[in-house]
Amino acid sequence: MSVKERREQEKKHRREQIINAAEKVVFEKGIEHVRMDEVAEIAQVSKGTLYLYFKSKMELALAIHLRGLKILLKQIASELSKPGKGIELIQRMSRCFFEFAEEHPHYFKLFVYYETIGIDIMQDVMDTSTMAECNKIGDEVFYYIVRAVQVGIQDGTIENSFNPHNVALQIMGSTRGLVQVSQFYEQGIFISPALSEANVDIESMFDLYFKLIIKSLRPEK
Amino acid sequence: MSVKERREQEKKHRREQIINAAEKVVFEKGIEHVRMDEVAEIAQVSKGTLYLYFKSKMELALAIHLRGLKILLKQIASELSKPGKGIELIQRMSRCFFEFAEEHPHYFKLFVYYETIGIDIMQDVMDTSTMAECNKIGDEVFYYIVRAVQVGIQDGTIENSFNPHNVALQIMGSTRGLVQVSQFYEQGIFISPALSEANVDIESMFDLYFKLIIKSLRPEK
DNA sequence: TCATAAAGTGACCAATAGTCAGTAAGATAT
DNA sequence: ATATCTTACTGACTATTGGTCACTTTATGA
Repeated sequence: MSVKERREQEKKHRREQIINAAEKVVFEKGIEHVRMDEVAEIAQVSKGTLYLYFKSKMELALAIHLRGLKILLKQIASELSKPGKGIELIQRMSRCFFEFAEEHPHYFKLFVYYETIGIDIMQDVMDTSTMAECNKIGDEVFYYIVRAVQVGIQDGTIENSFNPHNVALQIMGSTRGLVQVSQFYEQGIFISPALSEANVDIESMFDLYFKLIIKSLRPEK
Repeated sequence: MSVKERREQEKKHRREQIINAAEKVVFEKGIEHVRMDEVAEIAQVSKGTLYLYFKSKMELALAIHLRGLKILLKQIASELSKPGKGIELIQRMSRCFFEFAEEHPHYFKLFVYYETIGIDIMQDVMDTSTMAECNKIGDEVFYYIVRAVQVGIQDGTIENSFNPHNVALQIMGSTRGLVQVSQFYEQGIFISPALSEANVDIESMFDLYFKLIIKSLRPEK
């Protein structure tokens, strides 16, 4: 058995080594400009070997994204283990996304890429374990939000006629949307002249966002 | 001059003919599976000709997207020409997005694709007239929202301490996000079992969305 | 009728994701 | 120690497809 186990370890190590190489190239050149030949070269492995460990280029890139997701989930889980009112949990969680975007811009870029890309492109990767792991983390994040909403309904910081699952979707959606808009803003596309005239910057966008979320969720008296 | 004019007309016509062909293929097979050879064949034109009228595959696809944008803008403009309180205008505009998604699913798919794709892929198309037109329409939509917010502040249906540009960004962002989430939902990815248990469907998502928007924007007494 | 310009063509090129027949390493059996 | 078998690895090769360009066709006008 020791032989089999060692093999297992070596395989895992090799896999990580390949992901490391791919990550390096992706972070340097952007996911659009990655060639599998280059990844193979940097991983000191032949191109064929890449395809022993990953079904396709897509799965390899997804494996990088998974690393980012794990960081994000860990952060969210850590924030939500601290005590607090439901509405505060929501706020902390949203803040996790924004902090993730700031602290891990490379992973975040992948995050945006994958969360927004059409699924048809993902089709060939749907049945991989990498995809399954990504989905699992997505689910976990969603349920953290649902639970936070439920807590808020219990402790009276969130309107109790709302459906927690539905509210969780709204929060995921609006966070996602704002994060995208802020990306556009940072990249200078998109009406930026008018916005700077109007004294709108990323900071004030997030401020207003939090304000609106809280106001929209609070109980009607 | 008549000759030159006729040429101009013929060119425009040829261009439309190519976009028609491309649209047919894109709508049939999805933008990812379109080959320029096939477009050329269907347009009854040689491949080289495609590149006389469009800088790249991207610009051709963008020209299809532009058609969708024009439909959407027209719809929004029409809704906003009718009188109403500011907050109602906002609501109508949001509804335009959702209706657009339902009535023009193909254009809408392109819409999601383009609004979320990284700009690095768009780089080669940035200096085209097609891109300029798309941006112009994007700006117009944005300013429609800004104006609606300003109207709302005037008529007392929207909290007057808010910055209209900032609010407009929030609305664009959350609408965009919800629209994406609803897409995921419809495509069956994404936690759908739990949601159907919790009686959440597209309809109820949009209901809650409107409710939250209105609540978050209304004036504090 | 011929010269010039504009529009159009399609064989060709370049880039690159993915394959597969063959090789190497090393474990296992004799 | 040798032969055999298994597993991992290799890299030349194929297939696909976006884009190019030297050449042909068509139309205009002198």
